Amino acid sequence: MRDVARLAGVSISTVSAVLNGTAVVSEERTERVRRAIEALSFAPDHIARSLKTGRTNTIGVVIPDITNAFYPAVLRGIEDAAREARYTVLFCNSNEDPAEEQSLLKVLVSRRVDGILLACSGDTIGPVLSRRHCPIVFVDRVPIGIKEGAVTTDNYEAAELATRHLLDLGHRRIALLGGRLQISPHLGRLQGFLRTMNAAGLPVLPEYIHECDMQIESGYAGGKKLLSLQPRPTAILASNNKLLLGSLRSVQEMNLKCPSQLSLIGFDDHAWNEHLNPRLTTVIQPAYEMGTCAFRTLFRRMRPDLDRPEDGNSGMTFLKARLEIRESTGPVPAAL
Amino acid sequence: MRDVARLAGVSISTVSAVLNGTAVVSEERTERVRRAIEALSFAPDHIARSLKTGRTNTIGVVIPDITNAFYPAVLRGIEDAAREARYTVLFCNSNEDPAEEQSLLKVLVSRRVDGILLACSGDTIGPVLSRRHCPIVFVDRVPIGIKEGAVTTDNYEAAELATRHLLDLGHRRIALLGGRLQISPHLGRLQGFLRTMNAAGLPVLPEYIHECDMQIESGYAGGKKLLSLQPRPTAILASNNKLLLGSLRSVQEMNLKCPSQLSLIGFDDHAWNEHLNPRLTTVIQPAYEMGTCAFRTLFRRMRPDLDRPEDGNSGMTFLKARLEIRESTGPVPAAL
DNA sequence: CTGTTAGCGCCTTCAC
DNA sequence: GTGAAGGCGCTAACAG
Repeated sequence: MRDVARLAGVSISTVSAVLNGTAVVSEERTERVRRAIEALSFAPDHIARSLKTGRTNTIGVVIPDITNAFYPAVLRGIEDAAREARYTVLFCNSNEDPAEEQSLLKVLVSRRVDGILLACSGDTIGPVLSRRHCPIVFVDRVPIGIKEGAVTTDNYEAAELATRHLLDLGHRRIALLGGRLQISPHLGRLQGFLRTMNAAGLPVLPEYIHECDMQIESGYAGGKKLLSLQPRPTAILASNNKLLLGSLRSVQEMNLKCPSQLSLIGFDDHAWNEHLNPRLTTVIQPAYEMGTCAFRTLFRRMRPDLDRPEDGNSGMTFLKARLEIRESTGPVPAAL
Repeated sequence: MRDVARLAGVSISTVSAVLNGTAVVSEERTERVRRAIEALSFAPDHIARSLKTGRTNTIGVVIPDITNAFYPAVLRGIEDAAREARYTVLFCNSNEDPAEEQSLLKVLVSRRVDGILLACSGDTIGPVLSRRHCPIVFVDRVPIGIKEGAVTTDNYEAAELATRHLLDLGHRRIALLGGRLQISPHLGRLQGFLRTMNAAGLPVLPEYIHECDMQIESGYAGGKKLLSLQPRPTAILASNNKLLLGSLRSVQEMNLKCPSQLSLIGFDDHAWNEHLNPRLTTVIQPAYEMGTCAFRTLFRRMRPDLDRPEDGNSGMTFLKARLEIRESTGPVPAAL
């Protein structure tokens, strides 16, 4: 910067002024400075600027499982919204490990991110954030007790959608392959499922609820367990992407025809769903919008000065899911 | 930090010393400092430290398409290796847009990342990096002319593997659904394909080579085009994940049975391949290892002082792909 | 072994 | 309009 100033024959602060448009500089000097910047291919040092201003124009994002295609879709949304607001995103994967998540959060705070977007890996207690005030918005997974600064799908309603679809097809013995129930979306889906069943006057056998972690292997094992129950459920509702795939594997392994012998429905969409055999019926969350909405919510908290009411609220947002009916759900088998 | 020093009754530099283990501090004062840090829940300011040291302990990663499951797998590898070396990863998605990629690169340099891992979105020319020296290692996609600082699959050999598999099944009319051929993996795959065909004394009709961008829709359109050629190819080799899926869609839409009427093979693996109908035969790249290897290669360039020869080289690494034979490839139809 | 000091590169009052 | 000076929080010489 000193070099730029020297080359342009102006003072350092003049350079700063044209860089930030913070003061009026004469046309001619502005041009000289621009040329000098060009010639030296100078780029302002973000680090130094941050040290001075206290803002880094960076947000941190912590998600629990990047290999679950839902999260990359959310990330795309976050990224696009952040870029538009000229923010950089520091992205981390906690691998469903609360300890790792804590340490990641510490790192982010230590890097002075201006805000954090978090999909909790752990329990619903919520992370212990450093004393230093750092705005945080929860995405997808929301600790209990959080009343604002969160965006997630209305999972209760989403499960209702799925359950009602099965009910309409005549199913009565519906099993839930749930994720870890301390995690809000999975809890919400369980509740939506149970209430819908109850509202229809149907009991749910406790053994029809299987809780497990959210990996394909667990879905496979859980599916096998549910399918060997007597009487066997006629439909399985899988609480996410990976569980759905795992349970599909168990269905195939047990030589059950889907949907003629068993209906399968799950959450989250995926390009490949269209091409599986059978094509899978799912409840689709608006993942990309979740990302953009989360960033905007965080932005409002980071920059209350720029608050524009039309950009939405900074409180709690519940996004609507929609049902995509494909081939894996069908009428309940006549023999049952 | 000043507060910590005051509370512990020592000087600022003593605090710095215990923080960084940069000098020997007496047991007792160390303990006092620790307690003060604890009490104030103090965390050192990474920004300020970086300004001073010139190192940020951060690397930037730019990938072209996060919704292609191959890249999240690579990212997992990068992340794990980076974490082990106490580096943070600044991650960006260029969306296959060279201009975006350039701007991302600038941002990263401006943030003083210590190094960059890049899978080029654009042509093979390679990005223009800022004057400021910043080590860069190419991952997966390598500009032509790069002779060191890159890790990628041996795509030539990988294509050979796939082509030979089809040849062994009796196929002669094999079409290639290639990605953009300015992009190194796709070019390498084309070359491996052509050479293998030629070595077997088989001609490849120019219209059997279809070049397109790497999205599902393009694979679908390209597949339809290839399948309406006369004579129709008996096998299609798709140059990645998404193209494979798109071409599968076209096969299904044209009511062709796979593999009895047409064999399909592609690159990159995916948990869902196992469950598609048919289960897809693919050439699998070691994505996770590509990530870890890329980080280590970069590390050697960022910290030549810590160079440990046993950690591999800092030059060019070619990883081996392997063939996973599933159901989408079979003997060439008898009638043809 | 410990404390003092001088910047890292930039932004921001202030005089001019 | 423009330039000079101070300091953001930390580290690395150096002097005690």
